[in-house]
Amino acid sequence: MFSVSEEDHLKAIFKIAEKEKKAVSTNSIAAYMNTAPASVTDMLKKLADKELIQYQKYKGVTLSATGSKVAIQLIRKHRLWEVFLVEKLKFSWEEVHEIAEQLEHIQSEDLVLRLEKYLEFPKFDPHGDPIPNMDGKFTLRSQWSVAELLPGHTGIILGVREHDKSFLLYLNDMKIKLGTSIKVLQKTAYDQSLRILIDGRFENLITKNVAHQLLVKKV
Amino acid sequence: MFSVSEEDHLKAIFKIAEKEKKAVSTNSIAAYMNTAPASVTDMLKKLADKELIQYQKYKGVTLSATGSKVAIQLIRKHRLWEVFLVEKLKFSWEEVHEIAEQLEHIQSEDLVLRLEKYLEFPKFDPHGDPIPNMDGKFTLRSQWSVAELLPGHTGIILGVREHDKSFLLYLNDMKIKLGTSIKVLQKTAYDQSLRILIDGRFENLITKNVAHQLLVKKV
DNA sequence: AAAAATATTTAGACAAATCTAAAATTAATT
DNA sequence: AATTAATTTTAGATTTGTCTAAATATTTTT
Ligand SMILES: [Mn+2]
Ligand SMILES: [Mn+2]
Ligand SMILES: [Mn+2]
Ligand SMILES: [Mn+2]
Repeated sequence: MFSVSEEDHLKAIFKIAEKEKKAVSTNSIAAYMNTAPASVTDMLKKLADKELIQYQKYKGVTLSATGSKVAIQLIRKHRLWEVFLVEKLKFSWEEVHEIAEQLEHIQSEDLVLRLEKYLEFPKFDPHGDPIPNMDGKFTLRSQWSVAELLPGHTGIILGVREHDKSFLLYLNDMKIKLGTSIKVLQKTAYDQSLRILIDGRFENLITKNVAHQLLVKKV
Repeated sequence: MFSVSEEDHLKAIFKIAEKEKKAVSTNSIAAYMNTAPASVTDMLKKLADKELIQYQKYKGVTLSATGSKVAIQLIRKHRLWEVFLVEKLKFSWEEVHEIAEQLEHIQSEDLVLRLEKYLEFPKFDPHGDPIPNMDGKFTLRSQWSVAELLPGHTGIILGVREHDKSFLLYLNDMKIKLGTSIKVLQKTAYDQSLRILIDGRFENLITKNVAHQLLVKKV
């Protein structure tokens, strides 16, 4: 139906639009995709012709209903494959993104449905990101970042905002993974770094930024 | 490393060479791949430049050691994914080829190894074709076609030569699958069609050609 | 061994996806 | 409101993989 590049562009637009409510700029897409802005412009014209986006020269783009659907289905496939790689093939959470980046483009409706069933309809991926259902609906849940927890309070890790491999490896070193409990012992007034207790066993110091990337449910 | 098209051409050459011992012709590749002979010639030049094949104009091609390795690894991945699709996702054997045709191109050495382990090192795919191991070695076993069985003798289905979807659906209708027992009741002298007994329960008439496609071990 | 048929390659074209450099537009700063 | 800076688009190329039509080589038939 759509090429790998078309799908990847739609996904990029969707993900950028998720964070900033306004129309998505050419440069932001180029930065996200690691390509030249001129290449993005070419692709935007094509996507606009196919009515997957609304596009006005110099004004940025927004996804059409169809474009949004394609992007969400791609994200759905990506996250289901990540669950497969971690749950079944025992990959670690920092290893799966690149492989899922390829697997998400495999074309077969039936495959996605059977995979989802086989995985017992997971609602979140190995990074804690919600997996849209067949109709594109995401499961919502209330979550806070560790930066928002008050000293003395505890949270259980639900997910991470940052997906960078080096960040995930850093968390591995600290024995932080999904389900880990994090108790905030102390916040430094100066730079908001935090002393935390990990699973009631290991104490560690993390920066404000790291705390911001860690998503928890309060307990 | 290599493009999807390069990989598919190498696989085509390997499969054609398997049947006929001589150098593989441009036209046979074009027929196998459903492309124009001129397109094949272009690709052959590229594969020869990369030293994946030996190629002399008008004389056909043979795979180099490297080319052969790439082809075999592709076949390995294809067949492992087919096992996954049938064993884990419960696809039927006639549904998996097209999907595996895509999955075989996913790039990750680790993925193949983990998949193979997860599937518990299968030696044959859902059509009874051998799965090469990491080093490219195929498991051999003695097998006969049903056409070679004498009346009164019985075989257990090990695989099929023909992979066409309509052929596999025809076998489904006759309740023939891997492991099914086939007893030859009678051979017609005129056209060598056979009356067979399937799993000791169903009698059916099959043509000489169909019998030739069915591979069994003698019991 | 010619002639005819078949197979293969070359020539020239095209679509997709990318790039760099230059031009045009929009946004920010003085 | 000018000027400057930043963003975006256009123009023109390049690579990859494909095609058709014509030319060439090989094989088969007479
Ligand atoms: Mn992708
Ligand atoms: Mn993820
Ligand atoms: Mn393929
Ligand atoms: Mn198979």
